[in-house]
Amino acid sequence: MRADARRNRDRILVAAREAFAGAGLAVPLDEIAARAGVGPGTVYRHFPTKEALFQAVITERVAGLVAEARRRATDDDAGEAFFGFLALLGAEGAAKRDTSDAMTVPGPIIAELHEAVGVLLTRAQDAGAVRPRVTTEDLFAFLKSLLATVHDAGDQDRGERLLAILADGLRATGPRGPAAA
Amino acid sequence: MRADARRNRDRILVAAREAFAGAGLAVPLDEIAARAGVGPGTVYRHFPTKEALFQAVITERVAGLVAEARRRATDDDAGEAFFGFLALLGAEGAAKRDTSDAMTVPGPIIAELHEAVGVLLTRAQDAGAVRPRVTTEDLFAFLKSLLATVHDAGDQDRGERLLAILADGLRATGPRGPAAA
DNA sequence: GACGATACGGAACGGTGGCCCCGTTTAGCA
DNA sequence: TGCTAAACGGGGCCACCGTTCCGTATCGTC
Repeated sequence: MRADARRNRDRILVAAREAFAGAGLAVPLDEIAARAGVGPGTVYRHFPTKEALFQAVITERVAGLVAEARRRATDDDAGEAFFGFLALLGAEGAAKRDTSDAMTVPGPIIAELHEAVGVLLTRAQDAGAVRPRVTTEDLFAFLKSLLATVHDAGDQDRGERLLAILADGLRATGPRGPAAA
Repeated sequence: MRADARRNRDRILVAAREAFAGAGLAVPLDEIAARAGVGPGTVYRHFPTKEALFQAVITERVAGLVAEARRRATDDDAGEAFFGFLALLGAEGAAKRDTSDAMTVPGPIIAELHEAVGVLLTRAQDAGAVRPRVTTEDLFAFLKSLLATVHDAGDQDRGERLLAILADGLRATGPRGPAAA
């Protein structure tokens, strides 16, 4: 690969990371190109579609989350492992707008994330720390909404409040009240 | 007003109700026109913008919700009044895609809804049924996303589970566990 | 039945955004 | 330094959508 090609590819990835983080998947490809100082044609030389570029960007980032989730899969406290990871996801989502978009796009890395989080969720449920009858898909659907809201609010306090609602809602094991088993 | 004009206006409103309910604000105006059996120009003869048409559609529907919220404002059980209304909103959102879009568009009827729900929320908080430090804006910002998710899932069970998580999360008054005051 | 005002409808406009083409530039090698 | 393949880049195509324009049809009245 020619040196200038590699340089431009790297620039495009850096620009895409920033642009997606700021505005999510909705950012126009031309803006990414402009930010990278190249033409749109050059972007398409390196990535066949906008979707492929997005995959490339989130793959490297989500890989770290997957690793962390797997690490926690053997923690003694299954509840803490799950909720700690949830907090991590929340922080990620508050900082980067594309986290929300990433939650539900199809692709290998997201499949891995779903699977790894599924393990944490199941363990937490078996330990009685999370309500039963909630699936991994439920969780990610909820997260997609939550993370988009959290980021768009731009208000850190609101983000923390919403995450607390989700966490406590997941903890609740009965329909209501402190009397549950 | 000429008879044909009135007839078309009614047809447009009916078509818009159905189209917005099915696909939300994103539905193309041309499709609404086609569904009503008129041209796009005719739609614009009756409503200055797509936004105005949307307002007309949601105003009649949200007015019912506002009335219901106000009715509940004097219920003895402030918690039940609030959560019952939340369930109502959830059902509405699951059935009609535009409920989500309506939550945050500017306009008089939505301002009324915010205010009426704000009363329910405050009363429920004062009664200790809902965690403090949650604002009406928090609630609606989040509902906008969540209702869209609930509708798009198309799965009634999932929708109920997601709403249950939200409701229980709002109920929780302490950081964790059944030991809270 | 004819006429004027009103309403109709669809073609056309302007803007946006993903994606491609191709004339031009440049890297890398001999 | 000269040459060729690779890469560049931005103008342009296409599809979509909100909105407008205007020639035509229709209503309702005289």
